[in-house]
Amino acid sequence: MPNHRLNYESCTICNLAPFCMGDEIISECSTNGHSLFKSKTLKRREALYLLKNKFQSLYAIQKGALKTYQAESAGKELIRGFYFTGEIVGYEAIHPGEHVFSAVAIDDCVVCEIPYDEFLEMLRERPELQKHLITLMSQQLNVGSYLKFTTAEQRVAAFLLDLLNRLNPADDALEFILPMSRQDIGNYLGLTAETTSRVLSRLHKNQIIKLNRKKVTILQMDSLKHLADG
Amino acid sequence: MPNHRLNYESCTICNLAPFCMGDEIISECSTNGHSLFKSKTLKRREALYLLKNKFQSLYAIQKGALKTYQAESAGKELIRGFYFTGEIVGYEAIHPGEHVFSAVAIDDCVVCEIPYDEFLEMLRERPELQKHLITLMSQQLNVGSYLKFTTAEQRVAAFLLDLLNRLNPADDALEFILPMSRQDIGNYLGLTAETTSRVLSRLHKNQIIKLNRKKVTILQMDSLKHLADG
DNA sequence: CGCCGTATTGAGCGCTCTCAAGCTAGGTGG
DNA sequence: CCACCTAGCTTGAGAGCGCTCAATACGGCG
Repeated sequence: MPNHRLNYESCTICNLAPFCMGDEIISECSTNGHSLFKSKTLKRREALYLLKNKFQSLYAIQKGALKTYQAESAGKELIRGFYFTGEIVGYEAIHPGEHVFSAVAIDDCVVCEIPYDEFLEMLRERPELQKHLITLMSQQLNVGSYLKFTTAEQRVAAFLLDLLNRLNPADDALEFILPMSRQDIGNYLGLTAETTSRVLSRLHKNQIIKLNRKKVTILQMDSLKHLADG
Repeated sequence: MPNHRLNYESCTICNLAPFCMGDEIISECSTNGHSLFKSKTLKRREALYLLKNKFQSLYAIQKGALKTYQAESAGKELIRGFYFTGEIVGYEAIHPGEHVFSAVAIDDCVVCEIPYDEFLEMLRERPELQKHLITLMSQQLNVGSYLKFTTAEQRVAAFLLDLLNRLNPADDALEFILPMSRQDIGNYLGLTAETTSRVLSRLHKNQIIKLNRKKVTILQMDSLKHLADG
């Protein structure tokens, strides 16, 4: 059972907050110490759902990070997305009715389970929220795939810039921790782990970033943006 | 002003038909010869909307085909999607409120303009339709990018299979016309026009497809699926 | 017929992959 | 405390695929 502070802090940046936090619900949430929906904790590598599982719920991430992936032919996995605190995972399963990806924690996680039936019920009761949902889903359509870039350097540079935005949403710090492995990054960007590592090393050697294992500091923002643009 | 038959036929396969065709609206549509919304005709190469245009409407394609693209650095364009008869274009602009792609006709087209404000109004009046919309948008999230494939052959094979599905939805024919140029295919798949042409020629030489300019016939469906899987 | 846009085909280069060998940090047990 | 182990990361050398640049072929249309 998550404590009050945790819920309150994560709920304030949750993309679905307008659904939970309106009216009297916010007071309920903040007085009794748990959100409208049930929380779940996941340890690193633990699965939230698996391919072909029946779709029943969306999940809002209160803490931690997840990846979604599809199994590829040669035991490899094609990573379809990373999801961080405040973001929603599961939209893509609404249509097929079963999960088309698997989702596993890349960190210890706390997620908020939102049963889809109840969610639709809430939409019926509070139709002013449907515009918000449509907006959220439209937003999902724009999360660009980095595969559109042709060179490894472009992909990695654009990926780092995206991470900076999503991991430090309110802050203007230029430092963040890569929650995922080089292999995961490679599988997401359509590169091998070796190429990913080589590009990161080159960016470090060229003083564009500072790299210490999983800690990244952006030293030359303009150069990085320039590399991402091509 | 489009004629009765055109509207009726295209409306029956339109993904938004549940919005127009229910109740008395269907009779209105089929008696007076035009749909609930305004039709627009576009000639080949004509733009439906341009990058940064204010987002005002979704468009259902009654006839023809369009592509959406973003301008790239070196005068190249990155094609983000092709859209065919019965499909909806424009969802991705809902969130930003302005168009993030440009959309142009690759064929002579007829589209049905659906002003977004009126669309939301319809959703308010007929809330049973909102589940349908959410489903449609979820479906969009799953239209796989072919860039996830690593080799040119995989991408082209998967692209041909997708086109077969979308251009012959009800039919089991194995023949279709490529509405777009080799350059467009290449820009969509992250390849050059030369590589696209080479792969198509190789598939033809290996008797997997029959290729005559823009006409494609799939000769060995299993082999093609096998190539797409990798 | 001649023009022009599109498609095909060829030759050589460069980037990324493959395969392989160290390296580092963190954990375990003696 | 240290030796050892393991997973993840880094770095290197060679090969293959797709890109670049270029020439040629084809078709539609005035």
